[in-house]
Amino acid sequence: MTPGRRAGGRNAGRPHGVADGAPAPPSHVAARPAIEEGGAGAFPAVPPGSPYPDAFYDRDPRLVARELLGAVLQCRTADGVASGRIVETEAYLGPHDPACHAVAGRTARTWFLHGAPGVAYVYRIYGMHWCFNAVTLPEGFGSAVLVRALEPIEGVQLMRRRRSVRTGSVPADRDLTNGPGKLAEALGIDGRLDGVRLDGAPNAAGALTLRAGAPIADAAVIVTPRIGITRAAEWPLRYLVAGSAWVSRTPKAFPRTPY
DNA sequence: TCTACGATCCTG
DNA sequence: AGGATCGTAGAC
Repeated sequence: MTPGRRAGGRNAGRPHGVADGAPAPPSHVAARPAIEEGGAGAFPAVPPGSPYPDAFYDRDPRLVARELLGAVLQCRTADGVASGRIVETEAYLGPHDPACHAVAGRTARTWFLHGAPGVAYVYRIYGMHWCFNAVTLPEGFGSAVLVRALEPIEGVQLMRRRRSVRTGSVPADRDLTNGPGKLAEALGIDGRLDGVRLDGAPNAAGALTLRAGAPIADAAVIVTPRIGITRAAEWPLRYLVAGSAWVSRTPKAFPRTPY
């Protein structure tokens, strides 16, 4: 971080592209939407093993992020099949969320972030890693859920092979998928899968399927701030399965709150 | 055109 | 704690 350089500028505290005079983003959001924000009522249960219907994703990304805990993400490519149970997610709320890529408007890069719900938004970060998101809310509104960690299920050998390419040695199993760049690499997710549907419909590079798993009780969900961001850094929008050995590291200073 | 900066990972 | 590594967006 570069607090010294950021602190004094005219647009200090604002995302790029948000001009002086624009409405300030809310100083705080809750980990789940209020009733008047659409937080009331449960989504009809999806049978474990079934892909989610599009309507599941056409909701507040906080709800989708929390409910995707326990879901199983599977990727099929020419190299094989790999999958894992989701144990960590983050919600990116939309153009009013300073940490969300939607702040820059709809561009070539963020095209599918702003697209229909139930589709993958896969973007490159730091010039070298890919991150996988499930797009939420309707066409034209840029919001999504970042998947940050998985418990490996299928294709562990394939994951070890893919992940060892970078370093030359096979990482411990817990290091295969405990971070957004790691799980993308382990599953074989890259930019060729940007925009693919999450119900298993394939494109030329492969297919992604997101299926319901055993539900995770509210009491087993922990909330913290999001990792690695500098704007809206305190918003409690990271969701973890309590006690899972497969989540990424939480910084010591981060508050952990119950869902 | 030029430049700054990441929703990260790995090694020391 | 610092380097790798490059596409994107905004500034000029």
